[in-house]
Amino acid sequence: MTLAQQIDLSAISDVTPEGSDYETVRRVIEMLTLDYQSQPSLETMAVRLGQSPSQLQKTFTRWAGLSPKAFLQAVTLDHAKRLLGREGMPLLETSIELGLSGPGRLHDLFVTHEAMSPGEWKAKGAGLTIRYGFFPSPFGLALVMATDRGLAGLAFADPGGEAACFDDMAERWPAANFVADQAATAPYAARVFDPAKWCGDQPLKVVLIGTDFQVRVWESLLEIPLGKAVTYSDIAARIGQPTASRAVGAAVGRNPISFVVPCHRALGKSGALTGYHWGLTRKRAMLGWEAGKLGG
DNA sequence: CAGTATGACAACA
DNA sequence: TGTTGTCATACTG
Repeated sequence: MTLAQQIDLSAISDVTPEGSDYETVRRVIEMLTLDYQSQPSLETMAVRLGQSPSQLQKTFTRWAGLSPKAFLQAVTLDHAKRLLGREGMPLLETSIELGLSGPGRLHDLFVTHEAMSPGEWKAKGAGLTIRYGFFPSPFGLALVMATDRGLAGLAFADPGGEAACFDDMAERWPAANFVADQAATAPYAARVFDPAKWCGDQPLKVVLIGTDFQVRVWESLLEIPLGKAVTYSDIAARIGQPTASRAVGAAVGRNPISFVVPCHRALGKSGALTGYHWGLTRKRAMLGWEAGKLGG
């Protein structure tokens, strides 16, 4: 059975305005960052997209809560360095000491997490049933995967890339049993992408499936608050292996629950956005979108 | 063993 | 100042 047969793509519509906006927004961000030197005007970009400038402005603002110009401001190197916080590595330390996290309060979502036992990980997901579904999101089509213990995977597909996206995720747990199930996964999608539903009554349960080292890195990521960022070496220090920044990068890159585990808030020491599994443009989009949600 | 979403440093323009 | 290349490093599959 092919993926297209498993998934009823026709059942997916861009029901949220933000969901249908992303493709436009993505191209704007691409233009802005590709020729950041020439700084294309709103009008120039609108022409290239075949829209009117005012229409484009409206679309972008609805999506980000920020005008394109303000958005660009929010993802500059300069701003990124501010997100990184001042001296040394206080960010990860303080967020814990303030009682913001601990086992209950992690991330901006009310997240509780559990890790798979080493045995379960070694089995490559054997005996595990993973339900999945595709949903529109502010960052394009999102693939949600969940076990009965909680959210296990979140990925993004470019238009037409649904199958590749699914494969990318599925091969992480090759022995698992995958079941298409829009109904079971929909609540996760609804919750995760609506900031109004964050910090809610019920904690969002996530299941971290990975090696010991990876899980430790992902737990560190969960402690980064909204609107903040850390460097790969910060994380390395945090898990007690200050020289393992590069290995941290590799582990961050394998994060299966993107966005929820905020891997987009890991930056290079210079503040540069160094990489993102689902595309640098999307990482930029997430950081700018969050800047908009911050009240800016 | 090879690959990596790093980081530090040197050598440029 | 900003960009580019090189190299050491630690952990994964």
